[in-house]
Amino acid sequence: MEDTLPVKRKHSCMLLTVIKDKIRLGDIHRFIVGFFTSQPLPEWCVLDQPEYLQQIVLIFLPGLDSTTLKTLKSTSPYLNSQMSTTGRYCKIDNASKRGYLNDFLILQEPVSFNIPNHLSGIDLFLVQPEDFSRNNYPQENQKSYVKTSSSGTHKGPLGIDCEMIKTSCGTELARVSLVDSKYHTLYDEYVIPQGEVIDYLTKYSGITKNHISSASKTFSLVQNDILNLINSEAILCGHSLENDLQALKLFHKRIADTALLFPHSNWPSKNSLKSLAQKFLKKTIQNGSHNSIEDAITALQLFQLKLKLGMSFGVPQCIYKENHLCESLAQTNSRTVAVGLRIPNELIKGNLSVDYGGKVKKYLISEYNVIICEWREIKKLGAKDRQEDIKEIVKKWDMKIKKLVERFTNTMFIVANGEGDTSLANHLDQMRNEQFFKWTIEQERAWRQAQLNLNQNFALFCTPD
DNA sequence: TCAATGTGCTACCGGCTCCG
DNA sequence: CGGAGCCGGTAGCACATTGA
Repeated sequence: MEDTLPVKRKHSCMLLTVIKDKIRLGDIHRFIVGFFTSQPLPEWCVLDQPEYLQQIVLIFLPGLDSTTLKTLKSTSPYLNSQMSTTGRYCKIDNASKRGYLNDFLILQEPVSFNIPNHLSGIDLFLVQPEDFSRNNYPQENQKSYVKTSSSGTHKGPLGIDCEMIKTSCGTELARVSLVDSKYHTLYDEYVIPQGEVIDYLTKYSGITKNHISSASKTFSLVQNDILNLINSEAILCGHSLENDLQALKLFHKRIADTALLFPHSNWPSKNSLKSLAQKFLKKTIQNGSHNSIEDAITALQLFQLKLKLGMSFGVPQCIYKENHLCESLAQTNSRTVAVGLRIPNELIKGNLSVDYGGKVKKYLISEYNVIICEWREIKKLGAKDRQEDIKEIVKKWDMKIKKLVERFTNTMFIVANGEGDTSLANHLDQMRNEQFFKWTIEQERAWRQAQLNLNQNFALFCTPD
């Protein structure tokens, strides 16, 4: 077993000192990426003798909060000794609802509004070609789709909206509305469905049986009309245009989508057209049911407002792009290990198995610069009779971590809980809601403590002494 | 050798928010 | 209202490991 352990320089006296009271999991992410990409280290830490640091092992212990860990001092002497070492222990502030592992792995950085050099004027506001597939817009030469051409009559910005109904063939196009830049209706037509109507979705589409029974055009005729109206150079504007263009089976390259121009702060969630109209146009729409003329005009007005006030208008200050730790490290020569391997046993042995579609390959732990594992024993416990179980688990973890830290040289171990005991807190929360009028003071105390402990997150930075 | 335990994976569920 | 997509949580399964 010893033979398989990584052979490294014996000396390892690097020490990471935390000089900030509270950090976030994202800060640890930045530290790791920064270190392996030779960028300046974040301001919250000081690393002595960084030349000795070759490998970082992260051990997440979800369910164990710092208060519980401190009360188990005799059970977990090693971790507690690390906690009392000033500069190696840090509180973690973990406010996101995405789950701690996502918080750690996926770093959200504010999106900068760097304007691409090759774009200017109105093109800045349009969906870029590389974003077509990401947002499910029909793509050029897609099978059974048609494409706008230079023979279309209208070149100016156009607002479009479609309504759908449910038929025996699935969801079918029922109404298409097109307006010009002065909000004049260019086209407004109901479509004869191919299947038998199951639901007119009147509440949402505004379509009734009368509309459909008086419809005179088939889908292909309507599609043809639209092709005759829209020049390939026209800007087509709408809200969540992918739905409309898919329904029309139409490819058009110059599109402006208000769902993207006015992004939701909680991306990838989208703002509704109704909320955008209320917020930016002080206009109430979709009161009762949808009207595609009104929706098309509203989308066009929002687009025109955006053109007038600039790219940053209507964009929340806190829009983020996501950087995955593995992707960031893959750009360097560092290799990462996915979360949740058969660790710690394989880690102790010094090798690990990676399953490539049924073919298991063995790798030496030393081949990796960053190793991430998650020990889930506490998280898996039921809600009852857990105190003794937790004690046993923490005792076992403490010994394993001590053994690992001593065994690996030139390696920094970051031990963090990630999140507190959510299963206990959720259980008590549910009980409190159900038995609110029979709830005792003791139960209330336990509930408060559980809620409090949820935020007692910690990170320990361990290297051999 | 075999039962108990540990581990990784996946399917499923519910909640949320959009669309029609 | 249902469908879709996304997310987090969880239960259960199959297999590996451990220890008597």
